Amino acid sequence: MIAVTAKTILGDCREALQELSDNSVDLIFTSPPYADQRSQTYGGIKPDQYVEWFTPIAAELLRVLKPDGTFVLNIKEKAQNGERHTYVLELILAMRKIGWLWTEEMIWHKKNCYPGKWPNRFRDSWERLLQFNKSRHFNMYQEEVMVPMGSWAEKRLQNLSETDKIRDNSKVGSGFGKNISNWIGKEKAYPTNVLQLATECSNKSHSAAFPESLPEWFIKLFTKEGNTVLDPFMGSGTTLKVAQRMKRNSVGIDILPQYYDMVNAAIQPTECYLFEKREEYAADNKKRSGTVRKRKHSELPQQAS
Amino acid sequence: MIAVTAKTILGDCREALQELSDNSVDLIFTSPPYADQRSQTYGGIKPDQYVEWFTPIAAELLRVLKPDGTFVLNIKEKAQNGERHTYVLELILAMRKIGWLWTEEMIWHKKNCYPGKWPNRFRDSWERLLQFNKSRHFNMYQEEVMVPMGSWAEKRLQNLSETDKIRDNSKVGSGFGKNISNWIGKEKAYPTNVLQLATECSNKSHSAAFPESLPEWFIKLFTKEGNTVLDPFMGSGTTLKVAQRMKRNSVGIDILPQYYDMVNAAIQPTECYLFEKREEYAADNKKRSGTVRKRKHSELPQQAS
DNA sequence: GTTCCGCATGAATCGATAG
DNA sequence: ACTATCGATTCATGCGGAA
Repeated sequence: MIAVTAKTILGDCREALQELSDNSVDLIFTSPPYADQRSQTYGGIKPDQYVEWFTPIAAELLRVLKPDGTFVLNIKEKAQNGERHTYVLELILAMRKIGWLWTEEMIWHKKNCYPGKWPNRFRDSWERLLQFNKSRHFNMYQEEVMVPMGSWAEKRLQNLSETDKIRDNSKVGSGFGKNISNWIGKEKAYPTNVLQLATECSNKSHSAAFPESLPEWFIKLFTKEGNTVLDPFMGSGTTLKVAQRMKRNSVGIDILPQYYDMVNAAIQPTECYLFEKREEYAADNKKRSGTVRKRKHSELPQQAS
Repeated sequence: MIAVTAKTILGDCREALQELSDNSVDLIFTSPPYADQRSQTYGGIKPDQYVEWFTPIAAELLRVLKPDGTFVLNIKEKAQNGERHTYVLELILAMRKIGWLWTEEMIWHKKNCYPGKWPNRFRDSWERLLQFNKSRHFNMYQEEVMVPMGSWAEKRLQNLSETDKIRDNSKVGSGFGKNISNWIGKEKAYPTNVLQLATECSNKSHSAAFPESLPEWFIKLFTKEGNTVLDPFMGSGTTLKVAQRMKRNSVGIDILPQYYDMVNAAIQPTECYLFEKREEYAADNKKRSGTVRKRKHSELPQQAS
């Protein structure tokens, strides 16, 4: 039995982060408000001011992260005046100047991206997952995210959406083909730096910025049970919810009271022994006091070994 | 009848590009030697000197491109000393300073990427496809690259067995793919900015940097028959080969004599009238045998339309 | 209890219109 | 000229109700 805590802080993360100790966090996973987006809820940062706004926050995050911890930043620049804006590129350069190491850039390929048609560009179906580190020797538990591949072709086809199958069939040399034979016999393979996940909108009260499987993947990869995960822009609290389910301590910060209240209601922000889903947790509340209950099969996404 | 020409130039593209007229090229598609790769060519550019080396080339490319043309740059920064190097980010900023518009960044997702394992990162399965333009109004023929729509084709496929799908996938352009092509035109969707192509290893004699389907996609998207395609780092000539097959004029430059000779031998770098399918071409060969002229080295392909 | 069909809904972007 | 707002465009997914 591992006791995990979930802590929520209401406030601007530029100040709220000062509450956290140096070298106290194992993983920072966050998706800050994109420039000019969510102007109703957040300030709606101007693209030209984005680097200036985020850099001091990045400095605080550098302070609170453990030397062997990792910072994963989910972000995408917007198209403006016919061009992609450069603030994300400039942010990477600015963060290196204050001491961050830009270890890797992974791609989140969103299978169901926003529709639309324009004369000069196609739909944007990917976002950046920028990995920053404090030192070159950080914790990475690669085995935790290995993907199964016994009888690889069938598994691969199963995991693909119907759309993917259609499109792959219409292309030449699209990844199926003769190389399949190279994989048969292996049980598991390490993933690559491209993640293919759909955006899910399971949460009706709030449009989830990212699916639970996204923070889950990074929590598995960069932390162990009992470690601490931080999301300085927690929003609806997806990162915290997943961290708690995976028995990691979590800290979430948001400037908006409605998100703060929503997350508090959802995750029971005190020390707890939480393995149930929310509904079961509520229904089972009185019984929970001392006992660790069995977890239902559906609660944890199967790694399918 | 459309006459297309293929021109090859042996030399350093910094000088060779001066042979080309202003505003004479419709599409530039190239994959330059990555930093520290191909060390025998261009002296093996050091990452720290990459921007300085490439910027004058980018300036020449800006000059030769038509105002409504497009420049697609396939590039990926290497990992060095535990970090992703920043020269690609800096190159984008530098190119904007000399007048290029950074219209879009597309992702080439290489489904069967190079194997390997490292303690601090996963296999790199994507590369950048940076789209630059000279003006905000450029030619883009989106209908040429439409893909089958998911929900519609799903119904057609669901009755096929998994083995059918797998087996047919391993064949190129046969049977099943033919059926799919019949569906195209009934229900199609525009693609997104993520391209999923496998690296193909069809030709064993040389390793191409990219599969033919990559330049093919961009040639379809940004040019029409009779237009001119330029690859200033042609290497084994994949871009030129595809351009010629698609009835576009092409210009290729390489600094290595062995590549220059190889491409010359492969693509028949003279003016030719290549518009029929191969079978028709062969059957019709004697009729045209005298019409293939030799072209002067400095002659630029004539523009049709 | 399945399967199928219809429908709402997105971290969007452009071009036109209005101040 | 420069900025704010609005309508039009578009498609993968998951849900609910119906057969």
